Amino acid sequence: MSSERASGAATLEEVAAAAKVSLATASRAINGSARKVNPEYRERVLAAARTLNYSPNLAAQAVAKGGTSTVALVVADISDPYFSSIASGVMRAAEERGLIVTIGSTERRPPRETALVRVLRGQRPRSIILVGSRLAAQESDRELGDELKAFEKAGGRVTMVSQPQLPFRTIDIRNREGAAALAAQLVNHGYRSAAVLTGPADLLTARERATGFADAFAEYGHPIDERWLVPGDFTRDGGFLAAAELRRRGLGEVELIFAVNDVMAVGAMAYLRSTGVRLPEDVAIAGFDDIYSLRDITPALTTVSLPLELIGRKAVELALDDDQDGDSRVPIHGVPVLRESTPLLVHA
Amino acid sequence: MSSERASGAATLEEVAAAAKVSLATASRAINGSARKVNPEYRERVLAAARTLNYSPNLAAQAVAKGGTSTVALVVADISDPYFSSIASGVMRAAEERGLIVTIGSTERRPPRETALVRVLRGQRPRSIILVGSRLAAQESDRELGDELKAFEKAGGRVTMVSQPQLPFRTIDIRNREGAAALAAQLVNHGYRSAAVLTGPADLLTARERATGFADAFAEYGHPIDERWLVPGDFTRDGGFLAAAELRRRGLGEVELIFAVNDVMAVGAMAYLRSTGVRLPEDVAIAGFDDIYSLRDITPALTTVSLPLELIGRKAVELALDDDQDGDSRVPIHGVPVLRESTPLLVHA
DNA sequence: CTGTTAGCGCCTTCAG
DNA sequence: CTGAAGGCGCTAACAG
Repeated sequence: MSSERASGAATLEEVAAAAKVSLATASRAINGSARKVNPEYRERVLAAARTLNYSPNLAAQAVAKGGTSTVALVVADISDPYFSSIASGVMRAAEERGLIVTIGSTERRPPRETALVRVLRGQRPRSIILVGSRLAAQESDRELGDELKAFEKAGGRVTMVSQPQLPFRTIDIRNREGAAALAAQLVNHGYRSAAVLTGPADLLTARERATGFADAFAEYGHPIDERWLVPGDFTRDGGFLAAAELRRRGLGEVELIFAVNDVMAVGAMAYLRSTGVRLPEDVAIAGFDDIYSLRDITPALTTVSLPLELIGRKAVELALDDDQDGDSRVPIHGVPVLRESTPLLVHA
Repeated sequence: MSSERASGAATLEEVAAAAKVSLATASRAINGSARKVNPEYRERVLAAARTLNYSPNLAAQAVAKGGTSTVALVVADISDPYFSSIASGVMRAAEERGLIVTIGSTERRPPRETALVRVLRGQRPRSIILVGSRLAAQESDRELGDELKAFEKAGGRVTMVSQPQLPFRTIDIRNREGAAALAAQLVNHGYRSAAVLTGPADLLTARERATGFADAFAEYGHPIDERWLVPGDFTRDGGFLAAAELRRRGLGEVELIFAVNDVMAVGAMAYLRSTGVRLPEDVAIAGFDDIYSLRDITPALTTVSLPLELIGRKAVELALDDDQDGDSRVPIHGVPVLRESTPLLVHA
């Protein structure tokens, strides 16, 4: 029937032909800079584009211009509310700037992080944003760092949301301070003995929170016995299991349990409750993050509130602003929020 | 010092030069199909690529091959656990197939949906997957449908996770049946009077769940008075406010409240609790979705369980499998899960 | 198997 | 302001 190809999108050339102008003019009318093309031509081109349902081929533009308008986001697990909240902020900020976001999930496996970056790099994104705790083992970061450096050398930008462990721009979440501030407030509330569900030993975020809390608690005169530091996964189930282990070790004297994130706290609460422990009467509990969808659990969870969405926004700002050192840091401070799960403790 | 350009990634041509082979050979060694290149050359090329930190330019490949290995995902709100769970499934399935996923959020604004598709289309993804309820107003879908059709005509694939409202492949979540099944079980549990927090009137998903439940409940002999159907947003706050409105209308005789999704149910619970209503003693409550991170709320929430991750996987399968009609449907059935929030009701 | 040569779709000088 | 032509990085015939 018509001369349209059965498959394949309309091309700029076809649009130009339909509008009876040159390819160059069509290009200028559609994607070129401001009013530089005769209004009449412009109209014709736009009309042709519309009827042909033209959609500019971003890949072609990218190779022609030598650059994309894409940002790549790498998270550990998109179904975890911590990451999805940050992702939400990243996406909003990106969209405001007309950027497309490409996303990858490491599923909490460090090697996948490097593999992902390797692939994403091929996209030539303006920036690669890595969200997620670094590990203590520097070794695993070696390859990743190399890959990232190569990306930077080629003109890309790297932004990390985690620990300023690698030499890139980073949103530095002050876990240690946040946990310490929480400890301070809880001591003020009368707590004297605490247990800490520390999370994975090699996860920096977990470690900073755990030691930040424990150190502060000790500093205020209540050192935490090592047997009350129980490790586990950084997940709900990790919290559940850790609580079980804690109980096995006997938690008779423990007044308060600090889980290094909210999700773990919730898991711990589920376990404790299942064994008849009353919360917060028998034991108080606190988390970290202040996950939005968890604000309605009972008892309301004391935690350290982090501006997750904002962190996402800041990450893209940091990634895209020119006047930034290649390794500048933006500190983010969490604020302790005391709720029902840690009532005032009056000692007899 | 060296001849490396200060900026810009290494190019295949540079790799070829460094390895002293032709561009074509380098291409074949790195991205070409199987063993067709002399092992020695291959080694040289790979070595050169490594030292130059070469990363294939995906955009260029896309232009040359006339196709990408990307899938575009459009969700209403990535920070909502419902969507992030589905997104997780999509990403996993995509990664298994070596696909990169690009993601966009409509922020629950229908017009943005069309705008997003328009942009994403430029990427020439293999498929565009739209996740989120359709609206009742056909009108808003008109433009979107056109855009999507154009995308398909150009060889792309469209997959929807929602209602089979538009003529594309769709994962059809049987909300109506799920809600009806829940109603049946609750009637068996002794419930005779229910209120429904119906969500937004124009959101099909909400509507199907609400009427599915109400119709079934009526069918079993317990029609629901219209004043106990209270609308609201599809969010936690929507549930909170709807519960408040419900209470205003007097919920004395209501034994059970069905919120059309878990998040709303949680909001409603928060409100009720804040006014001294005991759950589930004073009133039972149920939701829909079975959001993972909400499984530990108290009392444990009765709901209709949906395999969210699986839905995401199926969406990419449906999108990519060739032996599928352009408008095939895959039904997904939710299963009612009764928990503490709806105890057996024994009438005096 | 290898190298040469066209393009892919688009942008961008560069002359008219 | 417009059109012709070259080039972006890579793949895919096509000859050697």
